[in-house]
Amino acid sequence: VPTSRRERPAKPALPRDGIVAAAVAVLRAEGLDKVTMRRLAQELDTGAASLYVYVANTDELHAAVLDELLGGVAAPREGSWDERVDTLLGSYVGVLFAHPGLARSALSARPSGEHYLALIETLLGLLAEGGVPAARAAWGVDLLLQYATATAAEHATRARNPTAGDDWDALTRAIRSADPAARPHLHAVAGAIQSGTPQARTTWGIAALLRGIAGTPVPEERP
Amino acid sequence: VPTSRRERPAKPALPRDGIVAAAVAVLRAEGLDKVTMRRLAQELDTGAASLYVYVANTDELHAAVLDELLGGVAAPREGSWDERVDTLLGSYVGVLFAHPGLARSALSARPSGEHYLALIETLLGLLAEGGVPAARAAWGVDLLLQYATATAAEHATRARNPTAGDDWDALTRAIRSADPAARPHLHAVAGAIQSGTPQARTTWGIAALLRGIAGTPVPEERP
DNA sequence: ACCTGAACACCGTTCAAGT
DNA sequence: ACCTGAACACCGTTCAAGT
Repeated sequence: VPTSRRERPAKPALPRDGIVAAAVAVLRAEGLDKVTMRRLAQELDTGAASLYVYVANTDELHAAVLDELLGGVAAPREGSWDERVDTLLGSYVGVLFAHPGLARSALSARPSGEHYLALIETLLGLLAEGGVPAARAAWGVDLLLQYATATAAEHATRARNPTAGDDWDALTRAIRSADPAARPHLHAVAGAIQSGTPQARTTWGIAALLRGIAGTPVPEERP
Repeated sequence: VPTSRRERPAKPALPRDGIVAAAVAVLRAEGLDKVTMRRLAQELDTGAASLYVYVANTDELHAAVLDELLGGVAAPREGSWDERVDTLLGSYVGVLFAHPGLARSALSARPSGEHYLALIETLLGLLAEGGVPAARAAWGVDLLLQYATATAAEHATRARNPTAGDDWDALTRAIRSADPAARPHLHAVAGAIQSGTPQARTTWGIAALLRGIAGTPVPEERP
């Protein structure tokens, strides 16, 4: 009796796509914590071992999920080229913020799907529009995406775990109470070092990155 | 009979310090994978629950371990200020490279111990020496350390897990086989986008970061 | 070639009960 | 105030055996 197994809506033809689709569904419904090999196997009426034919490990699975979510990130149409970079990366970070923990995986296993490629393409286009030499832009996109991903990874953990804010506070306390004689520079900027909203800091960070990328020759350029 | 328990060399007086010391020892002997609450409890002849009085969670424990390892990072004495920044961050990344996985934790829970403060102080001093305005330097150290940490997190995972290189290859393959009509910019820089040694890229990244930090006014500076 | 159950070797964190 | 055993609720990954 082949139809005796539990019925599910639309069992997909391609296992890899089916696994990723199930993973996205579980992510949306219950969060990244539940996007595990075992849980997904359960969802697909199989054993966890079966998934390893299509997915190398958990990080790779998460990368595929992220790529899927990136489908919701559209290229901005308004503003100057650098404003659009800021908006685009803001959207990217937004996706990561909405699903805490995914950013952490993304640092280890980068997505390599269509949506991630589209993001890189858009970024390269904006940098070209801004007159950034292609060789610098090529290395620059890496820097920009790494920055956006790392920012999300930091912020996401703090947002999810209520006690993780303590680490932040611990650093703040440590900086504030630093010995002015032993750490003069730290003491001098104690107020400034953690000032500003996350948004303001991220916008500044992207601006600094763009300036640096545009103005720093890559080794190949030098004679 | 109070001495009936298994003997260990030098049981430390302060539990928190004792936990961190044991964690460093286990890290050195067996790697970060074994630096778990349960394993540490075993090492200290107690139950895992007891550790939670002194350490909030596993990430915080890892952050404390990293701070300890940072004691081996000395301020460079030779070269120009920006060369010394490169050397200093290189040492920091080196510590993280030697213990894969620690960088990942560090992104979520930043260290806040003496050695991390010393690193920030040295960095601030170098930026001041380079004529970077204090307000930009204050935000800049964050950018520099985040970059160094994220770089280590990426590279470390690839180095540890033999199949993680596949993700890299997967992205490389995807970029190389990108449709030239749909992704013209990507196609144009396909060769350049992943060229260069990690060292060359990191040095370029730091140079770009420094240029951006030095040249980008923070919001407070604007009237 | 693919799929599976079962096993291996573990986790983090909480909590009631003790001292 | 601190410490503990035990419990809760899980993990990732491998592998021999099947189909």
